[in-house]
Amino acid sequence: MAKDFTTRAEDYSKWYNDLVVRADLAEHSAVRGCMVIKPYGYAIWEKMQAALDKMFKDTGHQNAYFPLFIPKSYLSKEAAHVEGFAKECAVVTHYRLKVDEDGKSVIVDPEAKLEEELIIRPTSETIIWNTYKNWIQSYRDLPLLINQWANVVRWEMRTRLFLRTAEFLWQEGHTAHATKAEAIEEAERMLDVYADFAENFMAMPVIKGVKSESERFAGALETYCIEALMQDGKALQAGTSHFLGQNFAKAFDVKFADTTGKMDYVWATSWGVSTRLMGALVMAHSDDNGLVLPPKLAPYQVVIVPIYRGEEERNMIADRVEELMVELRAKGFSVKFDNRDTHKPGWKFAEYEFKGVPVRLAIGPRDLENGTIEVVRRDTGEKEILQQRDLANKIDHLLEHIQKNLYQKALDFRDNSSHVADNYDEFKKRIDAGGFVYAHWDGTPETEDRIKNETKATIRCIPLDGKLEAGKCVLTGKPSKQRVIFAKAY
RNA sequence: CGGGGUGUAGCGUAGCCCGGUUAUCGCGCCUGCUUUGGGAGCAGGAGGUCGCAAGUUCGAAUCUUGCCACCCCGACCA
Repeated sequence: MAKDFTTRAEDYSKWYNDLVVRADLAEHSAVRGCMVIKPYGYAIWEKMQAALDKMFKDTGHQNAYFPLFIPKSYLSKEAAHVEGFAKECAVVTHYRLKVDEDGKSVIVDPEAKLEEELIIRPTSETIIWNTYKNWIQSYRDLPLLINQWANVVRWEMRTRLFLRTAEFLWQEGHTAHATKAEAIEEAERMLDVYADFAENFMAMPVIKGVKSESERFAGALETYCIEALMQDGKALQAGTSHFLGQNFAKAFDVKFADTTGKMDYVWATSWGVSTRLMGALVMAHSDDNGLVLPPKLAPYQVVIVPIYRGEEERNMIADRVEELMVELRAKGFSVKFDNRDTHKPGWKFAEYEFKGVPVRLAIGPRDLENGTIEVVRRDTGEKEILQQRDLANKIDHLLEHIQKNLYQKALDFRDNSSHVADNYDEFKKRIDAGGFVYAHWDGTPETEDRIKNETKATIRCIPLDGKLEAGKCVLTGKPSKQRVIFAKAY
């Protein structure tokens, strides 16, 4: 891993500018803060979507879709929530343009001012809860388990490609339950789903925890999160799940009759992951030669590069490759055969390494003669010559192996970058060096704030599986029951 | 909105301090031949409002003034 490559998200974005995501669509800075997801990048997102969507359905959820526009008055119903998002909302004030008197420029038609402004959703809690109000009357309507795939807009003062774009794609789950316990269970279940996805699909180890009060979602009673460590030693929040209590139900007056006929407000959760996960994927595994994709999320798991001299050889190899592809596809692998004559083999090798394709097969006249094929794995760069027979099974094992290896590598990295700190000097040193620092904290926002100002480290989470252990706050020396995780974060 | 920086071909850049032929180089692109088991070589070619505007000057990429855009750091945040 090279420092110049992995130190900053911006560095990645430069490397992947033509590959995955680019933000330089327009000269307009607000639009630049958005992103253009190119086809290969979008294919990765689609793989993520498919895997997550299945997991949501498997846990009883359904998809639905709600409006992009939120009437301003909806937003004003949940005070803490509004305060959390007010500073970053795009507002629609007019509904019509017209050509100016000069006949050239287009202007906003002042006649077309909206009675009530519309907010472009920064998240959909308010519009969804306003809808749920009409959907929920009795305990028989509960639980209501709905997910939405959508875009949202947050008018950030500063954007970072992948990690904080003005517009991003995400999914947001919004559920309603009859009891508090059930809602908490749901929030925790979805956190588990996210952790499962991160670890088993993205090959990225995560720590499950809850946020401190000051890092909590606006309007939530508890924010659960998964935190991952990037190769540059910075932490990244990869997903969140919120227990919202009855705050939104009260704000939007969503009541239900329980089995005894008594009326009560429903209990709510919301949870989401975004295209930020693409940034996480890039930063968790990439190396100097480009992306490294886990087989489960790679748009192509296998690429086949022919090596030939002249049309005759090219055709003979293509015939053999077609047979191999039938075999590989029967096993369910996504295989690409790059038979373009416009690029040389060496060029293609570099190209597919850059794109992170897990396994590359090369086949030339020698292989045709010997019944062999060259196999190169992206994660280690190891190259071997295999017999063509039974190829699909060999590839099957290899892909599985790569998936596991990527996870193990990332896990080892995180373990080696995680330390405990028992006094403030040691703490500062550890924070500067990067990685997770486990330290005691007195539980106050003031202490958290001071540490943030002095070291730039924030509490990433209070780990759920952290063992109880009496100790003293690393800053104030006041008593603490459990270590929390500090790190510099994106 | 504060602090710093940068604008020259699709991308990356030299030239600017000290004004002077036809604006430099690399990548990429196009054509031809030779190549093809790790990003090919040679030859030829196309591509430029030097961010914009005004000024100084015989002459401005270069000096002056104003404006604009973008990047980085900070506040904000998934």
